[in-house]
Amino acid sequence: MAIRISDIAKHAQVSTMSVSRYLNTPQKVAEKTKLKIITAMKELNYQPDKIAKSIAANKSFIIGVIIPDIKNPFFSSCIHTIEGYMNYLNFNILLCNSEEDSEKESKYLDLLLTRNVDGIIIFPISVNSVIRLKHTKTPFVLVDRRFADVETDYITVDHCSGAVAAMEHLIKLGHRNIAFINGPGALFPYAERYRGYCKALKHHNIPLDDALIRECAPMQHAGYDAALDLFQQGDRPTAVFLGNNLISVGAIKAIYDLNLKIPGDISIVAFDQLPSSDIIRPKITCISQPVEFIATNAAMLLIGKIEKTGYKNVQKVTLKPELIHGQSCCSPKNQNANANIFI
Amino acid sequence: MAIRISDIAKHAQVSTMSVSRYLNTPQKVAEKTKLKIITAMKELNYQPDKIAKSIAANKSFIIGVIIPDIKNPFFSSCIHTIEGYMNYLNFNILLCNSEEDSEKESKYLDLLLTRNVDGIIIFPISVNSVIRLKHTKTPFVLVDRRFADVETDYITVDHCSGAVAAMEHLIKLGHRNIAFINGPGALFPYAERYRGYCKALKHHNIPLDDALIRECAPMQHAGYDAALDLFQQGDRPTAVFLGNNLISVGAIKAIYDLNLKIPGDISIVAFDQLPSSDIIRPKITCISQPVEFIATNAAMLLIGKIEKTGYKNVQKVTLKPELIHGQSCCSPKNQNANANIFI
DNA sequence: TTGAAAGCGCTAACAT
DNA sequence: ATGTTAGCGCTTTCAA
Repeated sequence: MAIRISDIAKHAQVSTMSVSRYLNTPQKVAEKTKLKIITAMKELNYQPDKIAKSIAANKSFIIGVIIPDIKNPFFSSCIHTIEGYMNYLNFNILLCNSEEDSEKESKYLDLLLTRNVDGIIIFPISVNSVIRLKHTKTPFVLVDRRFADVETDYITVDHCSGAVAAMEHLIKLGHRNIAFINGPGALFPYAERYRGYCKALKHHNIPLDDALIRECAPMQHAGYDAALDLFQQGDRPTAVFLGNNLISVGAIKAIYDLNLKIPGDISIVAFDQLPSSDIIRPKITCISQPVEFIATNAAMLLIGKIEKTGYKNVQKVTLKPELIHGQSCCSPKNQNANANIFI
Repeated sequence: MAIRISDIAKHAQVSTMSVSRYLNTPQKVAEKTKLKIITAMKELNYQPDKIAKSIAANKSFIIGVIIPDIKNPFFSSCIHTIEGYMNYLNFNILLCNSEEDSEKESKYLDLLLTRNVDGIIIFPISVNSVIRLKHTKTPFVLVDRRFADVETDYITVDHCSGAVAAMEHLIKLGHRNIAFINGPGALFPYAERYRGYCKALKHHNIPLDDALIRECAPMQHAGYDAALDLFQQGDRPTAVFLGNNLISVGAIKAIYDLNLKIPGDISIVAFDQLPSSDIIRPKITCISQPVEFIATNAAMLLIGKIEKTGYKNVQKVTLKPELIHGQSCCSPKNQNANANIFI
């Protein structure tokens, strides 16, 4: 076994408590004692055991972060920001990739709770997880998603108004035949984006046409398949709203594979910035979420709850996403013209 | 406090040891006792405390993973694969983002060691970290990087031969004026890629020209700045080899901003697949690393060492990366022709 | 098959 | 300012 504080204590001829005190509240230890301890530590090359400390102090300095897909740049950016913040405060991150799978989420939740993590940041999949969390004393914050019927702290984006903005943009250009490839409607963000899609259509008296809507896993290959299916229909829509970044990449690939032009044959607006967005031509018009802001706030909120220095009340933060103009949209009339030019 | 095994024991009228045994080696507990324990656990809703178990059993079921940049899709893919593998075996991942900063790496290493993690997967920055690790009893595996003078298990890609392949491709097309925007030469992968760059030039008797080489942080903005600087020189190279995926995105953006065409004005080969590579036009010719394979093997190797079921000997794995042909290269003669067409 | 006692490395609470 | 004692929740060891 490794060196323990009792070894240091013996070596320095003080009590273990003095050593422990030196480690935690050095100002409460006399200089003379301190010196003896420091020397002993150096001589024995002491390394504290955080696990033992966790159990004794009932604090682990570990934060659990449950995210749906670490390969998705939106989430990996979030975790990057959270990591930076937490590292600064000497908290560590236990990484939990739920893959949008509520069973895996549930399993990870068990795990985090039995590990006595100090807090949990969760991009939740199922309400049940959140309800379970509410029954524990572990502080937690929901990110990106929330549930109307459960009162919790959360920080999300207004996915619905983002979708409305996307649709308004297309409708103003003259599109009425607008397809939508969305992520799983069972998940909050996609349900909200769907709501926004419908809302915008309704506002402009455009009938909702189920044939124009596809729902698929929020992954590139799924977006590809959905787009392929959608655009091979006889009556091709003039525009499409894409439900997330990875779906967008897949759908755009499908559009290219079908030899269609953007925006020549089809206008697109994506939810989320695309990976490598700076070098994708045409530049894709998108709804951009304030990633840094979301993640930083989530981290701050959680720490506030852990340290009990934050607001006492439940904090609910909803941010507005932003439409970023690219060159992936034009009016349906120009489309035909353009298309002819390119043929 | 939560329910402990002693509570279960009392409730079930058995000893704590029986409960502990049931939890760990149920086959050593009589059916009758087992039943009593199960009932008590259900009634009291028992949740084991993994931390207490860690300290008593001296095993944490936590793996530390130290990676340089979680926002880089190469690394986030690695961690995704590692997570999947470890999750399956009920190991958890403590996420450490070193940001290619050896101090942060060192700090994280301290932390992992004091937390008694069961093993460490590290994409190392400094030799010192590795030497320190060797002095501990914690099993570890190096990934992506290795150090010639320290004997350890590792799994890497032959960055040098990858660079040679990239250069050979350009040279065969007729390029002799090939620039190189590399990551920090102090890091193993970039040092090796540089070695490959030089080796290929030498092999074809092309003199090494420092004016064609830039070294920058392995980030998009740095690649952008380097490329802007490089291509604004009077005597523009006909081709450029880009040291990693993020540098590539930055450099390509710079090329576009300078109104240059790929491959019309400049041919490029990138190390690593680019994010969204499927929809980037022209398709970028690149050196692709077998990410899944690297990460899976790293995880397997580590688990083998932890469980002591793996090979006793030090395992050294070096994989060959692969050239993937795109449309980002052409011969320098055609370049001028093409350039004219586009002008 | 079961249990009692001791201990993992540390800290909280209470002395002195 | 320092030390003593007890205990965090679990497992290991040894005995029954």
